Amino acid sequence: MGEILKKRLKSKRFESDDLEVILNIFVTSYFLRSKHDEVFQRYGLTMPQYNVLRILKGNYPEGYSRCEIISRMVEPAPDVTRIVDRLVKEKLAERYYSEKDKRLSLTRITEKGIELLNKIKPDIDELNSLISSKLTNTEKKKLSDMLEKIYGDYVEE
Amino acid sequence: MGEILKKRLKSKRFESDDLEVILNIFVTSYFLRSKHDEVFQRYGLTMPQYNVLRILKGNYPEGYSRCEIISRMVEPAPDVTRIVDRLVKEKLAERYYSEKDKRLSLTRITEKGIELLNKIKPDIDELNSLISSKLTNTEKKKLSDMLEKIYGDYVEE
DNA sequence: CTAATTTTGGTGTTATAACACGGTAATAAT
DNA sequence: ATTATTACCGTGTTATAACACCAAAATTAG
Repeated sequence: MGEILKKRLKSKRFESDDLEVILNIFVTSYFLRSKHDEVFQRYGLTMPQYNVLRILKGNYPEGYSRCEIISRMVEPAPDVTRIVDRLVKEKLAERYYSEKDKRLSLTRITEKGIELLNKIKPDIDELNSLISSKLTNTEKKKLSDMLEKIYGDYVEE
Repeated sequence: MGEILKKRLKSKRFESDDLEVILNIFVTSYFLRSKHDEVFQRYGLTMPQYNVLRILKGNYPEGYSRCEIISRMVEPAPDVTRIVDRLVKEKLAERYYSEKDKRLSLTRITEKGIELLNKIKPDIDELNSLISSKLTNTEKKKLSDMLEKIYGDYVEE
């Protein structure tokens, strides 16, 4: 039990089952993230940049404000302004301003941004199918359920 | 199903179960990591610094070389040299040199480093017990098993 | 209606991470 | 033995992240 984690961390034992679970979550997340990073890099994107594009695509052709983007990010980054700056520079996104609330600077994805996401999609889909190759549908559901139990109490309304 | 993840990412739906699993892994990892970061910060440490100290403690009073540290890290960092630099500066670790292989620069944890880890331990233990409060022993085992299935093929001997 | 408070973006600074390179030692090949 | 190759560590540079602060606009309170 836990032999794979032990091998991965070259560790003899873990203090508790709780720690083992947490380390496994970290290791798996790092593993998947690295695989994703490889793909993004091939297309000149970073993980946060990709995430912002994906979020913006969800509200195309409208956009989102800085705060709305942050609240939708997998890893909420305080530095969204500059992440968007880089996307704008590459013409993958563009800024416009709200009439109603002049504080808001809204960002929307461009055609070029959408095209880039479409180009990346097959690679990401193939990567994600790794899950199906390892877990049954029942297991996938059970896995998601358990993970949601762990962080669920802390999700805001 | 998946309601908690949807709420967290303010998303209406996900393209596939595979994506849902992956996002849940990322979100849970980020959640747990943030909680850990809070603790580390109270003690003036960063996550990678803590990780290196934890690894070095595993071979106290001997040390490890740079490569050995990297291979044991949850998130292998190329920049271990400078992470160790900072630990040495704070006298939490110290360098010494191998006689046998003069290329090797070995690092070991100091007494002060061990004491710091012991001071942090209760806070981390309490945090980790979050897992026990959410999952049964059977679930914990099943969760670890499934995660190990996902990355297991990629662990080197 | 005015003043205080809150929310929102942006910016300056510092610290850290990522990447590539170079030097030195060990190992393998000739 | 001598050379070539590989392994290991450190460093310089660039890019990004984290943190705190500031200005402007909206909201709330009096």
